[in-house]
Amino acid sequence: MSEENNQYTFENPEYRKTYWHTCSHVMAQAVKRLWPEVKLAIGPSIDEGWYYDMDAPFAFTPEHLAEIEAEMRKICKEKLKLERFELPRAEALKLMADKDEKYKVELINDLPEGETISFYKQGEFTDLCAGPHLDSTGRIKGNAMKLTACNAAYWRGDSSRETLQRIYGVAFPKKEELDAYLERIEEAKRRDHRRLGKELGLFMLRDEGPGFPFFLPKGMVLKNTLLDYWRQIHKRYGYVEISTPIMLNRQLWERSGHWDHYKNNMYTTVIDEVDFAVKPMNCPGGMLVYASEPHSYKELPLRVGEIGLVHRHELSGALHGLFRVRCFNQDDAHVFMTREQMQDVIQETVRLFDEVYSTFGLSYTIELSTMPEDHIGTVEEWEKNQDILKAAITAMGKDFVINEGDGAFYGPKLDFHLADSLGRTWQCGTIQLDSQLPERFELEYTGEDGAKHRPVMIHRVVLGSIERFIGVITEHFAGAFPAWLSPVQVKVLTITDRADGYADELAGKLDELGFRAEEDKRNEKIGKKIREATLEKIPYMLVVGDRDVENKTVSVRHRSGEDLGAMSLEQFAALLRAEVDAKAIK
RNA sequence: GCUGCUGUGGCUCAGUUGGUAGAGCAGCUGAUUCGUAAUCAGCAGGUCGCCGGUUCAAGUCCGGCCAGCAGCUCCA
Repeated sequence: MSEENNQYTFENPEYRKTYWHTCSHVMAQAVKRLWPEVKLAIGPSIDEGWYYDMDAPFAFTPEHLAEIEAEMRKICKEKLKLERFELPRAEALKLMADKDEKYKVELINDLPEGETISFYKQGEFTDLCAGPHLDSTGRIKGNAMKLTACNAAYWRGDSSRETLQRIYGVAFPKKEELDAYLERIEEAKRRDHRRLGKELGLFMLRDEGPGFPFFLPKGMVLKNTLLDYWRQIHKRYGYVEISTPIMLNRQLWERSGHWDHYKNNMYTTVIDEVDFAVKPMNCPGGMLVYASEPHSYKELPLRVGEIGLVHRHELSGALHGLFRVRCFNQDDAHVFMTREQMQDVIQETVRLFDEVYSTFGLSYTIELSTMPEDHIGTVEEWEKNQDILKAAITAMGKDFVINEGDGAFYGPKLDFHLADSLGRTWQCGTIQLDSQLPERFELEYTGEDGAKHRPVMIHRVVLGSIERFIGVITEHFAGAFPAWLSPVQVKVLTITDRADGYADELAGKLDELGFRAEEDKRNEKIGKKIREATLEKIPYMLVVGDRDVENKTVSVRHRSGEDLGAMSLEQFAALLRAEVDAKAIK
């Protein structure tokens, strides 16, 4: 490989993967040199770097990682050639069995008959691997490489099998790129919504209710503002809103299929000797509402929204701030329609999603999840529905990737993965096509022909979970919410107590104008008040002193540090009004 | 749930080889009235996650439980 040829740069994703994959071999070699008793499992490259799963008789610590890194640098300096060779199955098995690599033996045994079995050898180290690889360990820049973490992982991702240790690493062609990467990780930590949520007084979590978040006054303003927006846009798209009970009896859940397919995640109780379950999803309640009265084809598509409070028993280890909780609000909706309307409804829904996501400056990618092993309905039905989803988004010129076997048990779905300002992705929105529940609940509408027909439906959420979405935008905006969303939009800061009366007057007027304003009349220096309001990430500070009282002005400062100078309250209010109405991000 | 780690006043953290707890910020009180990122002083605040064990003595050692963190698995 020649360095001059630019196919060998990190710009080329194939080369990047090859580079990281070779790094994983170097890491495995280093570990085997240090602790020959460690057994190797698999070590692929990933989106950012690589990992290697290993079975060691002791737990790796950060100190071990430093030792491994040092050994890896030596291996890079040794400039070992990587040589590929192939073996027939029996010899391949013998080679790995002789080295007592039981996981490799299992891998070889699972390779389909006739598959080429290849190995890569560098110095004393040989690993089962399909490749490709760099030609020499000397290609790897030792000082631009870092082992970032060691953690547990199941052998073959199966929780019933051995727990292995996974060591993660990342490497770049230049030290500066590694530093930039590490800086990005630090920035993500600074933006962690758990930390910001506490600092900004948005929400809290307590031992008394693991996974059940408490919303604090400021978080509640944020949540309600978000919901106001949601209601407004859904009204425009022709939705009506309902609310269904959070607890319903067992019979209903058996009918919907949840009792059989989702029971592990449901909280159940007994009331008057009857089993009840707290709803993990809103659909069955929505079915009852639809079925409560006769419908005409003229009503379809019927768009029924519900901000539904659902509870799901998630594994304790899966809980994570607001991203993964046991109790959350879904901005749910069920759209009932005729088969002919399916494609239009899906496209209309995607347009609604586009509008919402762009409001927050979030881009997205779409995944199409297909039939899972545990499902209801026929394969034909599934395929037909999957094709409709595909056709709808393809016609809109949107790309998607297929997520095989990841659909809901009742139907295929389109998942919307949002990318935040740091490029991390979060699954929020989803559109799930369902012809099973209408069947199970025997939903009907009267057609033009006067006969009864079965409608089909979609389940869809835009924000996903209000809680998760708040977590996502908290990190996306680093806590500095756009003015329209900020729990506090303006803070009036007095310079001396001579401005107290004027400040009250200003705060009162702002309140009358419908803005969320606070005052800081403490006997503190203006520098301190500005510092604190800035840390609270309040969009606008109105500094008022003798001069402003005299001239009937406010001295406006933005949280970014920008000084907008003195102006009348009316001028400021017009400026803020425009920013709020435009839902501007600044 | 699994593997590893962590758990000290509201917050962020110190607490050496076990000898009965400290700092900064926040809070309260007082002084200061000072125009764009921290004014000064004083006061108060903790049965060191919970339960049990070892010991003359445990925040510090051991065990169990609870919660959190990093992953795995799962998912909105």
